[in-house]
Amino acid sequence: MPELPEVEVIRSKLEELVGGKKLLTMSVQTPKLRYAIDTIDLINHPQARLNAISRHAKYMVWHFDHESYLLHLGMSGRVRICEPSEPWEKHEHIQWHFENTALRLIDPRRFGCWVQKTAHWTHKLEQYGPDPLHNWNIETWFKKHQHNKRGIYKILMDQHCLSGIGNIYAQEALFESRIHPKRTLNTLSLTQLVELSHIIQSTLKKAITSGGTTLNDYRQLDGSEGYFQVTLKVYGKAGTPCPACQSTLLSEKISQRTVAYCMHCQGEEGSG
DNA sequence: AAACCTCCCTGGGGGC
DNA sequence: TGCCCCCAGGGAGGTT
Repeated sequence: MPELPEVEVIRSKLEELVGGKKLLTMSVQTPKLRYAIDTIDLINHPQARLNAISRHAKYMVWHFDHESYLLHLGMSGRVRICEPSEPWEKHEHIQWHFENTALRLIDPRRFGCWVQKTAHWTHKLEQYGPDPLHNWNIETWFKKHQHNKRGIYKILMDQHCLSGIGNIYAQEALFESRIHPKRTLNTLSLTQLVELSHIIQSTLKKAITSGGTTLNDYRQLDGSEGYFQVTLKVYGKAGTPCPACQSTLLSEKISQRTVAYCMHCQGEEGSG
């Protein structure tokens, strides 16, 4: 399930591969994923050049000459290199045929999307919080959210508060920081928050250099798995011993998400 | 306004 | 074997 690190790994590989290349054709096999798939206007703008690919939260932004498109991988999306004439396989939805290579989007659970970056989408993305690796000033951020009554887990998961964190990295970072998922910001000291922010940043960076986390569907462009999963400490591990203190890891539903944590290491909700 | 709930979709796993 | 149900996940959009 692609979160910030997985999207970043794919983005940089894609940019290396097709950045600066012309798009010859685009084929759509499935009319709609989360939203209707937008096709690039190659009739009025033939051979549109892909100038760059950037990332905004968990979205990739493909910057063509005349317009930009957003690619979101949802929870099971991935991109693979293919031969342009290969028959479509199950769960393949889009093919981009560039001058030097062809790419396909595979997304079994169809939570992803490919849409033109209209004013509507630009506005949506502007509402998002800072990127943990780029423009996250923890003091400003704390001042802005200190009266938020929700627990820290929900805040980290809310893209309007902070961009790019999903269920895996939220749980891992809170465990490393020894903070209970339901602690509110006003019970945490600035020192604790600074430490949390550093742990989030180092966890994300480590995951990027490891090629991302592979659970079920995530693969790098060449089909190889990321290998950050070997270092996961609590995600999906409820019922097994805590790697730090050996007490049994618990799990709880927060916002309809299963969150694993250690009662002993991460303490009580609201305790300091 | 902030916080919560619902829905989209499919594969995999457990129970019967 | 096969059927059914539940679960996983992000985020838009609706409701309280």
